[in-house]
Amino acid sequence: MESGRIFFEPSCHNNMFFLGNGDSGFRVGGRTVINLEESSKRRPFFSTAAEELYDEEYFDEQLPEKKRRLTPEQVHLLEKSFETENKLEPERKTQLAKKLNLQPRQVAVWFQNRRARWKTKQLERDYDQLKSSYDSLLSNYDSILKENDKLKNELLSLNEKLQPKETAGELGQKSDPIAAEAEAPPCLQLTVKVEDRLSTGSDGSAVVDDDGRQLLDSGDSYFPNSDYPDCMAAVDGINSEEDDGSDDGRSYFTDVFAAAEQQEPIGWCIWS
DNA sequence: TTGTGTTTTATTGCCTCC
DNA sequence: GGAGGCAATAAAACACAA
Repeated sequence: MESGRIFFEPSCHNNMFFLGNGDSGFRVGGRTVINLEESSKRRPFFSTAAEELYDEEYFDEQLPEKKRRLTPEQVHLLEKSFETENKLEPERKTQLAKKLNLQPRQVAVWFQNRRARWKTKQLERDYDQLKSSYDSLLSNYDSILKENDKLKNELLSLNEKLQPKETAGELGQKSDPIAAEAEAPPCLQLTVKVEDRLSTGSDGSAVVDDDGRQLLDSGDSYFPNSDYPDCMAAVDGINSEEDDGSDDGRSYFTDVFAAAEQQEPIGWCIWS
């Protein structure tokens, strides 16, 4: 640390100070330390015409800065920049800061917060999409189950007609859903298992992968690929876009079910 | 006007990568 | 070890109903 200068460490928001035009603040152990000489003569990050007089007054008195919002123009430009690339390399940060008359640190913070907002929205969308896919699969499964029951009953009555004196008890046993389930061919058992897995959420809750790494940058799904190998195909038309249209179309969860739904049913079959 | 909920800006501490 | 990323959080600014 340079000697002969007073440094401020803004430990709370009541003691906010301005950074210089460059990155005059620096971080020590995760904290930003700011040169007072620089901070005391800085203009506000921005000010509206209405605020101008107020700004002048309290700047002269070097009152602690208040938090203020970026102008719509600044936000617009930042959004556009975020749209092209949601990570901010140092050069672009400096350029943007100059262009917007902001501190590089502010630009960096804005991108950071913007990424966080994007991620939140993305998770919401992914959840909605998973839920609707699950609901759709579930109703599909239910209707197939009903259809299966209906066909079984049909078969039963046909058998009875063919062999009126044959032991109705034997066939009756088979119409027992639990017994039938146990005797179900592997193809149907598999479908039951699939649904079970999806509904427990123990495997599918992987919002974060095993080592807790963020997957924002890679565009990978948080869904464990090994668990759902058939469900990981990229699906066109997933709207990963945030309301403002600044998204890059990547999803935290690949649309697990959309792909599955497009495939042939997993060996649906009727047995007697 | 005021209470309350939401959004935005910024800080802090920890973690990973080089 | 420094730089930069993220999660968690604080607090100001804003929106809005009562």
